[in-house]
Amino acid sequence: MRDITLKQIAETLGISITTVSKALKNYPDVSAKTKKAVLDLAHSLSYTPNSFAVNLRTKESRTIGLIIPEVVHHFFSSVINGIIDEAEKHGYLVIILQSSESLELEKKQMELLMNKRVDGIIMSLSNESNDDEHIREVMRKEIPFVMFDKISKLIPCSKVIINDQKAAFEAVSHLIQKGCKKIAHIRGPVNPQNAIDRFLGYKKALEKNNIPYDPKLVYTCKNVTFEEGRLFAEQIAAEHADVDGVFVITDLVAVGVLDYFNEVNIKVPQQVRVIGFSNWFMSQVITPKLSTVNQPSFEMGTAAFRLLLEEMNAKKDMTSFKTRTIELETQVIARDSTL
Amino acid sequence: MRDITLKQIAETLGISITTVSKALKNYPDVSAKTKKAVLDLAHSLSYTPNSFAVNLRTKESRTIGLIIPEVVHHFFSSVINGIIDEAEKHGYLVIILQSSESLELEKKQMELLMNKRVDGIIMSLSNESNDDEHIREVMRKEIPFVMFDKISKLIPCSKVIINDQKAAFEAVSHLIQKGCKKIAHIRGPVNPQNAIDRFLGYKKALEKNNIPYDPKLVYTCKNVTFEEGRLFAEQIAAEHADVDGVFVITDLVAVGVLDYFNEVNIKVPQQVRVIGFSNWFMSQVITPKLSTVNQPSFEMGTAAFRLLLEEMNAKKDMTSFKTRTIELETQVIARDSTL
DNA sequence: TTGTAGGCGTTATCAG
DNA sequence: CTGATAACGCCTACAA
Repeated sequence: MRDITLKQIAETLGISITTVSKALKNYPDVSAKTKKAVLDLAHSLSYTPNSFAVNLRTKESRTIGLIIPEVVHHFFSSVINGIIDEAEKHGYLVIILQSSESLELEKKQMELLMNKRVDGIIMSLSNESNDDEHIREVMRKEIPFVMFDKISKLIPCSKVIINDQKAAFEAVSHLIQKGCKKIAHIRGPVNPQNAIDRFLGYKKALEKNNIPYDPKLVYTCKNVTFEEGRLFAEQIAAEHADVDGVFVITDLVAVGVLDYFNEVNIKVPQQVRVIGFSNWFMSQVITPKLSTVNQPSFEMGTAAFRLLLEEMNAKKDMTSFKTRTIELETQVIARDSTL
Repeated sequence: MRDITLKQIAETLGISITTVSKALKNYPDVSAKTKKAVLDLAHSLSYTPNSFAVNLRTKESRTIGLIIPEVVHHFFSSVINGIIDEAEKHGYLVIILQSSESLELEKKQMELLMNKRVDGIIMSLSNESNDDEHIREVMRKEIPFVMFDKISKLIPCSKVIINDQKAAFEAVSHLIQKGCKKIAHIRGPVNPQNAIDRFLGYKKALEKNNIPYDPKLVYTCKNVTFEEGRLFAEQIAAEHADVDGVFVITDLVAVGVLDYFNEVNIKVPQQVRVIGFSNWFMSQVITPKLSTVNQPSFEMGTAAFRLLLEEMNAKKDMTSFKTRTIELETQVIARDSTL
């Protein structure tokens, strides 16, 4: 059975394609009678417009692209959830691509999406990204574009972020309030803005509380993994046994830290307090329950899509559009690891 | 700057659109000279074919749809990862939709994908799905279609599964080997085939070991959540204090069980052993580390895409295609919760 | 109120 | 080897 087309409907009804098209799109200049006939037939044949043809005519696909570092990741999958949900509400579908934290792949994925002619792109930079050229290309082509989480400050596009510096400041202040005097930081890779900002927040909190900043207490993740957490925990225990607080770039790594401390029987929070970042589900079920900073991931997704939608609509209507940055709130969540 | 088209290239070169098209597609019947000229110009203008037009002509979009119950889910996000990766290798993009375990949404999502005219669809049924009509519709339209994990035995399509009954049998046998005599089962909802099969595997293992089956020891999840795990653990402790083993439908719920047992100081594995299913990352970092059944999620994704690709290719070439079912291996992973 | 005609950009057929 | 022509299915001025 071939697909139903306007032409077939027109022929069986003995009218023109134009009229059928108009009737289906509820144009005012179709008689009630023919309109009904068309709608009835279309319905009984379960006609659906050929989206390929519609795309070609209207030059839009009602599809957006999303590029993220990893899908198997509590934070990112929650953002995906938000984006897909919001997109669907507005009649958009979402194509997802992973950069796997590689700049090269990220560029390739952008190209795939542009060739696919998606109506817009949402992305979070890979950790490797220190080069803007591929993104500037998107801007040049005037493809609606929104960044979230790991952004580039230099790109003039809409963004959805949290105040990483402030959030980190609050996390470290929390440790200090609980009595920590010597606080290590396991930070993220060198490139991402949010790793930099969290590091700065850490420094500021120390400063504010007259705790000397010691660069030796800062450990830099390369891959941001559970294993790195274990490794750095081991180093901290070996090199700085008197560290009594650790602020970790993200929960996954913090869980690695806890895992190592548990293994060698270093008591958390008695000997050392640990706080993570992002509030992964896992954090509330491990022992001890991990304190962390809550980051509204689902809302980041919905906000990112809404910003993109504004821009896509502005483009369609040829109205002007000013980029915006939405900053979402975070909260320190105190649990057993910082009691 | 408007998009480059074949027409523009043809005009600037003073040749016909046809020739340009052929040159770009490496047809044999174009002179080396013109071919070079075309390729050079196309490249310098960074021409990319308009995929909308290509779609319309070729009637394929090189896009597939994926419907899963939830994105924020360790197992499903790993499958997504496998599918996206494999699809990309073969030049396909993936649109992801969530059914949120609702039959109604699942139907809607199928329709969205069919209207979008994706080249194929991969899906895992929602827990609510007890009705096949929307899926038969896909089959009727001869849209390449593959199911994985939560499948319907009645639908004649390609499938990627594990042997849930056997895997559950092995998990429960493991508990028995470790000395459990009275084993409870927290099972999945009533509809999904895999919940049924795991339950059957549980029963068989009891039978084989001459342990009487007691339906009172079977608890049925509705939403398959952490909270349900806690709740059923509480019920088990209250109603059947002598239960010494629990086989749980999936790790997330099993973690809830452990959380409750930890809270009320019921010792795992000394008083009661617990084994989960699916090998979520979380399972290896909680206390005690959770024994479970490993399920090759990434491979399920790649296998599912490959099956779909076979079917899509067969459809294109009009060659016959016979559906296949791929069964992947599972392994019991013994950890501290069943020591 | 209805229909004609042209075009979106590409591909395929067939004639020169 | 090259090109004219006709689709693919839909939309939309513009006529009638």
